[in-house]
Amino acid sequence: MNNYDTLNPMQREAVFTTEGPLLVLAGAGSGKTRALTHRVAYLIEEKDVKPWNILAITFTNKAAGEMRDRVNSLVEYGADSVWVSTFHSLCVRILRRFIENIGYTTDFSIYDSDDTKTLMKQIFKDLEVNTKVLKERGVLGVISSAKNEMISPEEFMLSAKAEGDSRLKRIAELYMEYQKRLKKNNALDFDDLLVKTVELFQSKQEVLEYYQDRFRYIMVDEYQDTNTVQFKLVSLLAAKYRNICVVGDDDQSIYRFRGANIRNILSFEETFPGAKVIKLEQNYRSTKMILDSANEVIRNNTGRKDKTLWTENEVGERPVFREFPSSFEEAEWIVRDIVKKGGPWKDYAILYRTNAQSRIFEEKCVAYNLPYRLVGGVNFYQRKEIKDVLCYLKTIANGRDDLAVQRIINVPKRGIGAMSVARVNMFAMENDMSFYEALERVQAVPGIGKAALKIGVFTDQISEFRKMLKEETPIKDVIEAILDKTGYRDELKEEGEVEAESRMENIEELINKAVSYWESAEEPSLSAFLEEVALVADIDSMDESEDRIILMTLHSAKGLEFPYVYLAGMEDGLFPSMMSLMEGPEALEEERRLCYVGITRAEKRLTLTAAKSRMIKGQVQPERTSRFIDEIPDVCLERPDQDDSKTGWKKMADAYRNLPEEAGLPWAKASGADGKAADGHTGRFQNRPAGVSLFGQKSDAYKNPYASGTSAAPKNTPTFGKAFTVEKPKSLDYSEGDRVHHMRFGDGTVKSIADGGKDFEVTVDFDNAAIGTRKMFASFAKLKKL
DNA sequence: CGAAGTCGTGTTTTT
DNA sequence: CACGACTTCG
Repeated sequence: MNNYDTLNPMQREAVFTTEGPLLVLAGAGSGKTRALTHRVAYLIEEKDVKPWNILAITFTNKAAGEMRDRVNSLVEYGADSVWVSTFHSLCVRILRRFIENIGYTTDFSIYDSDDTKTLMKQIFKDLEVNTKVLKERGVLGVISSAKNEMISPEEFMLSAKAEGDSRLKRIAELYMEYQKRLKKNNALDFDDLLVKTVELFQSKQEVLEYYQDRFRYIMVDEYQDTNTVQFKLVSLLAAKYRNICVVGDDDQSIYRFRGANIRNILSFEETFPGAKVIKLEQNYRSTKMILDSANEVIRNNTGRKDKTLWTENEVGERPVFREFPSSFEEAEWIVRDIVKKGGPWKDYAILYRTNAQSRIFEEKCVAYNLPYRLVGGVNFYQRKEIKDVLCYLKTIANGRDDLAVQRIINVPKRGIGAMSVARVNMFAMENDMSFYEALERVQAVPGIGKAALKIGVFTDQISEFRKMLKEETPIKDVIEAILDKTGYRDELKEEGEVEAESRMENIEELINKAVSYWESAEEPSLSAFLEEVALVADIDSMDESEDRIILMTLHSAKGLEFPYVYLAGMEDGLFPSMMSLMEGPEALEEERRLCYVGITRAEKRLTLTAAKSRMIKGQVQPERTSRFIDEIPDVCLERPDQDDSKTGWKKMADAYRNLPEEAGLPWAKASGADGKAADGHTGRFQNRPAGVSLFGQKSDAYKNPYASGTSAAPKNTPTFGKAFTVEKPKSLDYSEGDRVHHMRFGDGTVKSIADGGKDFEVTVDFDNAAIGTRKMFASFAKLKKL
């Protein structure tokens, strides 16, 4: 029996509210996983719900595993039968069973982003797409968004035609062709896993009913990051019993770029009338200082669910902000600081906005002999050697996956070149068969010549491997056979010393996974192994017991916590990213949520760092401190780089420590006084002496573009470096009403020109609606009259 | 057919 | 800068 008294009243209410729709708004560190696991236990032990009638959907496999473990330790028996999985693996499980209803076979392949790019590239070639106009990645992005919104190729085409947009029409054609080829290859991409499951439910009522009865109690974690298809999936499943409990925090919604729809959580109560709402606002993770910093940053966002996190934890140290001349010093200092403070190393995390930043930290860790674990970057399963082996396995499992076959047909080198592949491909298309089928009938391929022999050897090998599979040979042995019989291992050995070594190690690692899969799976099969492998995120393999510091992106860090956190690269243009600055307020708010996520990872101490210059695309760029730093109130932020004894911040901070709980934040009112900029960003420039640039040069031009309220600060434009010396142009060659061209924003019409003393302030109405109307300084903007 | 070299392009974040 | 795609040469 469990002691539910250890939960706080709100958590308890979330646990005891088992029937009907329930929204749990759970702030960072508020013990939501604890509430969720206890809820599962409560359903089983007190409500006599059968474990197999419970479905819990988490965001990552890692979270799923943890949840399963925790439920296991709470419940005496039956926890194994609870379905805990991610959206994607849930869908795969369903599709493996019922996908034949919608015209695929159960041994379908799952294409990752590399695979889909290869496929799209072929389509571009075959349909003669001008790569100057459209890019594979861009088109795939549009298709992915369409799928997330459940827009079919046909619907996409219809609306493209309705809009009369020829570019969209072209994309629609590509979308159609893309789906056609996926189907021909018996393959699904990541988005298809969700879309096809919904399609299955909508076309086969009995399948839907089966799962509705199966999943009488549904829980969805990280609900703020669900997209439209996922929402549809959940609503379909929950439609019959309506026992749906979603847990999330709108302030931690950080996946808009992949279709996450924040409205799913903001309008839950409208979608599920009668829904109960419970807020978990007590934070058990962080110190007061850290929590208040986070609260102060996030309150700059608009349209949030009203809630304020509080904690009974100690006040703690002020978060520290440090600036360095370059990213080298930044990394050097952080790593040395960690070494100086000492282990256990797993208490430390270095978080950053982009994967590109990781490298320098890796180097410094190596230099100082600090054990580290890098999460993210190139996924293990995306490495060449791993993909090679996996494509062999895919070919063996699903002969219709042309992409997989084509990848490995000449790996290792068999003397089957591009020409031969093209001939076989032509033959396959003419006769409406798969690439592999054509290989098996290679004699019939016109003009194939002596390559036929080599192809024969290849297909013989594959059928040999297939035979092994039929005889239920463990996957490990199949992989070993592939490595030996095809000469893959030999070729790797000849290739080179160090490189080949690490590749072989990776393959060994894959073999290890195959073994552990084979031993643990109930009904092991090659397809199931491949899908398991296709759906892992890098974070899933993070081993908490390793005593190493963790390097990862802010996105990967969601859901984790560390005693000591370093947030590196706090620079405008990097974090918030340039893209978000260009895009506008909504994107910026998402960046701010990401910042909130980052700050709230820290339990005891938070250190924020920035570089004053950074190498971007091979060029050193001056960097400006992130606006998010300015949003953290001075009493919460120590800046050793600045002499803060003069300003009295220390005194204020000390006073703050002794404030009674209900007194609130002493600075809360002051922040409104300097007014909010158009993007909702509170301008707190008083922290830095006016007119002094980061490089110690006096410059009004420097602060102007930010003070003007332009949401897009043109900091990283190539012209910026010279901006310090740029003088006000004597006159401009354009005037109000003229058409002008901007190197990045495109064409537009000049709305007004104001003499700003040192420079002209030009307001331009850009044709691109996404950019809209912008104010800019003439000397920066370099507008060209058209 | 394959290897080495040149050119160009690009950077958010990920299941 | 750093990677990948494409070209040229052997």
